[in-house]
Parts: sequence; structure tokens; C-alpha cells
Amino acid sequence: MIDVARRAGVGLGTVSRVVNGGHGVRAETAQRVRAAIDELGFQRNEVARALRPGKKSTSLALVLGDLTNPFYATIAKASLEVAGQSGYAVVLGSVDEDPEGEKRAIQELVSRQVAGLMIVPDQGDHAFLEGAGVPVVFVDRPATGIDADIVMVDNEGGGRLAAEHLLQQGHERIAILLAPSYYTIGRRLRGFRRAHRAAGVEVDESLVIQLPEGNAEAAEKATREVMLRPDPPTAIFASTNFLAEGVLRALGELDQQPAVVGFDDFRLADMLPTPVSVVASDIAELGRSAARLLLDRASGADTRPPQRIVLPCALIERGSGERPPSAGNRKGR
Amino acid sequence: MIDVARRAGVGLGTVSRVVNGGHGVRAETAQRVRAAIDELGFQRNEVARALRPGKKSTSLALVLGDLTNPFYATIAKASLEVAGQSGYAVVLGSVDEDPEGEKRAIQELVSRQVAGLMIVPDQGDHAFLEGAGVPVVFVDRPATGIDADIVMVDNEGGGRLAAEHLLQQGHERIAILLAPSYYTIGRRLRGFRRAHRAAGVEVDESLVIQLPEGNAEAAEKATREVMLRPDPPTAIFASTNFLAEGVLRALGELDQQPAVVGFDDFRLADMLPTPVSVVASDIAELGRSAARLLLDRASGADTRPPQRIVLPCALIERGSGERPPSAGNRKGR
DNA sequence: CCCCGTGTCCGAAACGTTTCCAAGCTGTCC
DNA sequence: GGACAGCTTGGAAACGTTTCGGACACGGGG
Repeated sequence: MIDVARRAGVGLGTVSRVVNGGHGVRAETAQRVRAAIDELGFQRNEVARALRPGKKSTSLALVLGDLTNPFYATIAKASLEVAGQSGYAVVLGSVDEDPEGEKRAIQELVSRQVAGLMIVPDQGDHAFLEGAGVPVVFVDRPATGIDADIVMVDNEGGGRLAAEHLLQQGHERIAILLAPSYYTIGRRLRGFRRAHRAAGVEVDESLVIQLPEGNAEAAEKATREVMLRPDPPTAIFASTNFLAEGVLRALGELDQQPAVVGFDDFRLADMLPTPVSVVASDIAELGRSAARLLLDRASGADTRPPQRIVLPCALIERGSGERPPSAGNRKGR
Repeated sequence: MIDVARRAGVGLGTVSRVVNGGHGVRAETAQRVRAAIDELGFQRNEVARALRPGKKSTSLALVLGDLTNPFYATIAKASLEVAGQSGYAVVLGSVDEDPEGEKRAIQELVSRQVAGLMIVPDQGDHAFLEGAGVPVVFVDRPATGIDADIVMVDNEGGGRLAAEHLLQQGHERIAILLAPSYYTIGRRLRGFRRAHRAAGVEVDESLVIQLPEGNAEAAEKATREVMLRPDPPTAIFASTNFLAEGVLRALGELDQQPAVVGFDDFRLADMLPTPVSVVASDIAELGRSAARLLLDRASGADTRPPQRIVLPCALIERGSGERPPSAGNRKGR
């Protein structure tokens, strides 16, 4: 920048003003500066810029789990898009690990002076974020120990939708497979229970199955086990996309075919031997909302108290959730 | 840091040395400094650190297309993992847009003083990177106008593998669906042709189908069209995971069922009505290799001339690629 | 003619590190 | 005892930007 100033025969301050919009600079001078910038191929050093007191970098941080999960990938993509439109970059932090790893990753990011944090929080206390002086938006689930913005999906409504749908088909023995994550799954279960209560059907607690892990394998195993019981369920609600996959994988080997509803849509769900019905929501909007909110917070444009944005869920019927409870629901029919 | 120095009763230089490993500092002094750091909750400001001459930030940039594509997501995840282990963050740049958008995104990233760039390049000249003074590793395909490291998959070998497999089953009329991307698809086609030549089978050029877009819809449409010709192919090679999806979607409505081989594995491929055979490679390793190479370049540990890492492909047989060319290949059998 | 406001511009200070040089100290060797 | 080497330490300079106080020119009003 100092070179630009010399070349244009002006002071540093003037160059800086031109680079930042050019207010208070004579048009003719600004023109000369711009010419010098082009000639020298000058590009502002964002690092030095962020060093100035009170300034934050033009980057947002996004902390989430496995990018290979389409759910997270969609959030990442959407928030990246929104941030990019405002000239912000997105720094990624992954946390497949323990809550301690998440904390370390977040602090790493904070030390990079990011303008804001978007976090899909793991369990564990996030109170340490309180004093960081950085706006935070939680995505998909709230965190404990801190009162911050949160953008999420209507998990309870989704769980209710799934159960209602199955109950309406006449199912009375519906298994629910629960991944070991915390908040969202709990809400989905709550909706599931509420729907039962409203329909006057009692939930068989032996069909509320808490899995040790959230992957397809665990769901596959559990499905096999529950379907081989003397009194198998006539329907299964998989509370997660990976879980739904496991359920279907297990059913591929079994004769008895219960109705299946999943949570969160997934690619190819409509092309499986029996297309899978799911409760879905606009996940991209989750990411977009989070990014928008965070940008407003970072720029100081939004000073409202912490917001809580809840996106609706909808049921997508594809056949697997519409199978009746009849015992004649066998393969090949 | 200045507060820490005061608190510990030492100079700034000493604190800095402690923070960076503590070489050349008496153990007792270092201990006092560390105590002060803990008490004050001091955390190094990475931005100021990167400002120093010659220093780059401890961030790598990753520029790629649609994160929603599992291929890209896998690369992102893997490189993120490797970078994280070395204390590096990853800044994401997306480019669903034109080559011009890619250039802008890259320059944005460069202005953030990243230590290195990993780029899944779009078409267009990348010569402008030559003088940026930042190590660059291209992923999945080379770029024109610059001689840099490149990590990729053996596309030609993969194309050959797919064609060989189908030819061995006795197919002689094999359609190949080509996405409009540049390099990789071209190599796959070349392998496809070579396998034909080696087998003494002539390629019917009317079955080499260049799609206008790389999505499932385009492939679906093309598949429908080619299968309704008077002389349909007996096998289809889809040169991309999304394309394979489109092919299968089209075949779902058709009676005639050709053999199908895809390029790149995808989730649920083994659960479809007829499980899909694919040519697959270790995409995560693609991302890991790229990150490792870039880190070595950035640290100056690796000064070899530009490397070219090629990962092998393997055929995964699942049934769809093993269908014989008999005209009796009809649904429901 | 003087004063003052306005518009433009300059350059120094500041941001929080790292690094380099000089200086202090200790102990050893002659 | 003095010189010298080696380890530790302190502090200033530098990085590239933004911002702020002030300077200068110009013009209008008193």
C-alpha cells in the first residue's frame, strides 16, 4: 500500500480511503490511486487489516461434525454461500472427537479473530464462549451454559408428524431408534410420544431403542434384533438419516417388512426397493439463516436479544411409511 | 502478551519464546511465564502472528465445488483432518460459479495470507497463481498455465477397468455418458476407448454421449433416449456418481435393463433394486495426500519439483455391471 | 481584511506478534 | 585474574493496515 501511495504521489491515508470506498477523496485523486493499484496489482492484506483495534477479520468460523454426513455438508454449503456474498470467508473446524476437542478447535478459531462463530454443538458446556467477545450462533441444537442465537428444526413437530402418520395407518406397535446425540433426538422422541398420547395409543417402552452409536451399523443390528422378537413392531421410526439406512439394510435380509419413516431426507431414498418416507426440513435454510444472523450480529446491525429460529418439518410420503400394519406385509408382494 | 510479560516480570521476547516452545529460556522463568499465561487466560493472537514478515498464517485454503457432492465433501473432511492435526485451520472457498468467480475466490483467500492453497480447479487459466508466492496443490485434476503439485485418481485406468469389465461380460455395444467437466472425464473416455481397442471391439460413436450438464437429470434424459433407440446399448458406463444416479432413475421406468457401471462409489449403491457396480478410488486419501503435501510445501520441508500423485482405482462388482448382454435382460427377472 | 468552515490530504500512532541485536551473567580456561 | 564462550534476557524494529489529529487551501461572510 505504501508503494501505491508513492506511485500515485499521495499519502497512505488517502490510499486507504480509496480502497475502502473513497469517501472524502477528490474524484481525480481517487482515479490516480486506482490506476496505481491496477498497475502494481495491489491487493489489500486482510491480515494486517484485521489487526487494527476492534476490527475483526472478514471470516466466519463454522464448527461441525462429519462433513461426509449430507446434513452437515448442506449446512456448510449454504452458510458458505451466504457468507461469500458478503465478502466473508468461512473457516472450518471439525469435531469428530470429544467435547474437549471441540473446545480446542473453537479456541483455535477464536484466536484467529474470526468475526463470528457458527457452531453445531456437541454436548458439554459452552460457557467458555461467553467472554470471547465474538458473536455465536448455534445451529441445529442449543448449547448449555450460554444464551446465544440458535437456529434449529422443529424436531418435536417432526417426531410428531412421523408418529401421527404411522398411527393413522393403523400401526400401534411402532419402534423408534434413537441415536445417542442429545437434544434433537430427545425432542423427536417427545413428539413421538405426544402423538401417541393424542391418538390414545400407549408406547411400548421396549420399542424405544437407544442405540450405542449413531451409525447405520448400530441401527442395522438393532433392527434385526427387534424384528426377530416374538412380537415385532409393525412400523419403525428411524430418528436419523444414517439410522434409516441401517434399518433398510436390515430389512433387506428379513422377511417381515414393517412400515418405515426416517428423519431427514437423503439422496436415492426414492429409488430404493421400497422408497422411504421421511420427515424432512429445509436444511440449507438452516445454514443460510445461521449465516445471515451471524453476519448481522458481527456487523452490529442486529442487537436484539438472542433469537430462536425454528424451521418447520414436512412429511414426504414415498410408500415405506404407508405400509399397513397387516402381518401379511412380506417381501416380494 | 505484554500483560503476561509484566505479570511474570519478564520481557516480551521471553514470553514469545515460551509460547513458541520455550527454547533458550531457563526452566524456572518459563514456569513463571506459563503461570502468568494461565492466570490471565492469554491466547496468542494468530492474526498478529501472521503479520510478521515472511510468516504465513496457519491456515490452508480449500477451493472446491458443491460440498453437497459426497466426492467434494470427502476431500474436505479428509484434508481438514490432516490440517487439523498439524494445528492448521482450513478456509473454504466455494465455486459453483464461473471461472471468474473461482479466480476472485482464490484471490480473496490469498489476501488472507493462507499458507497454502488446495484447489479443485475449474477450467480456465490458473497462471495468475504463479506469482502469488503461495504453494498450491491441485486436487483431482490439473490446471493449465501453472506447473504445481497435483493429486489425482487414475482416471484412465478407471475408465479402462469399467470398459474391460463390461467387455469381458460379452458386451459390445456400451454407451458412455460424459459429464461436461474437462480433464477427468476425458481421461476416463480414453481408458474406455483403449479397453475397446485392446479387446478388438469398435466403439460406436453414437453411444459416446456428451451431456450438456453433469447432473442426474441430464443423465436420466439421455439414458431414456438412448435406450429407446432401435439399437440400444447393452451396457452403460456412467462417468460420474450423479450420472449413475440418473441412469438408474431412467432404468427404473424402462423395461430393458442394460448392465451399468458407475465411476465413484456412492452411499446406498449396494441397496438399490439392482446394486450398482462401480469403479471406485480412495477419495479420502486424495484429500489427505493433498493436505500432507501442501503442509510440507508450506513449511519448506519439501522442495522437490512439482509432484504428481496418482491414486489407483478398483472395480467393485455388485451385480449391475455383471449383467450379460442378452436381450432377455428384462425387469423382474 | 480577518475569521472560520469545509473539503482534501498527510503522516504518525497503534494493533500484537516475532526476531534480531545487544547486554548481562556465569563459569571455564589459560 | 582476565578473557572469552555460552546461555539467558530485555527491548526495539518491523509487518501492513486503519484512524486520528492536524495542516493546508479555498471561499464566503462579517
